[in-house]
Amino acid sequence: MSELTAFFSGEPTELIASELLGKTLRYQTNQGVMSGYITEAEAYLGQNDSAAHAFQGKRTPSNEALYRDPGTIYIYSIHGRYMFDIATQEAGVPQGILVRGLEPVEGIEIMRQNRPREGYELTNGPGKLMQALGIQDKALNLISLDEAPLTIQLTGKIPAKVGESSRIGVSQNGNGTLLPLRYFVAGNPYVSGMRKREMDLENRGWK
DNA sequence: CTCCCGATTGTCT
DNA sequence: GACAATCGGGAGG
Repeated sequence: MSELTAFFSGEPTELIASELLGKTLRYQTNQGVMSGYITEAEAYLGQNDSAAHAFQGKRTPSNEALYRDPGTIYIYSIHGRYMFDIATQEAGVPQGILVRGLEPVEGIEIMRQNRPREGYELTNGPGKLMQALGIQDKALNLISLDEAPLTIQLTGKIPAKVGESSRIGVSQNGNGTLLPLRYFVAGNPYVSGMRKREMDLENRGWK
């Protein structure tokens, strides 16, 4: 079992989601390398979670990746934007984590070409970070992070404080939808909806 | 092939 | 903080 496979299984998905904060997302393209620290993530807990795509065991060609091995990339689109998820837990257990924020480290100029916005507007949202990376299709869907040009390195930063909240865009009436399954680096500007006065512009929420 | 709609974003108040 | 735009894709016939 690879290091990533082990990381994305073996403990509850919500714990994995919080531990994902500060890890490095890295994407190798023919434009160059882009990377950044994950600042925000949400856990989706499969068949018992009414907000999850696999609620009640729903399984279709589009959400197939959730049922695959831990570390499988799950890309889907909504509102005409692309989202990046990672399957967690052993094959057959359709849980996953949605990556919602990224603090750019390498390849910022490439990102700005893909998405011409200034500062934290570049990657402070799930659709925004995908646009910045230049991922506008599902070519990487169903591929393992171990084999894709898009991968995660288990090195990076440690959050000084992890914030929690209910998940964004999830209607608040259903099984599990009230749970605080969204995790973010408190004070980091590259977190969706972070208010200006709550931003820690000096350390950006890292230790 | 049609009908439907959302794990969003940006813009305006 | 509210709301409309928008669009691809997915589910089902």
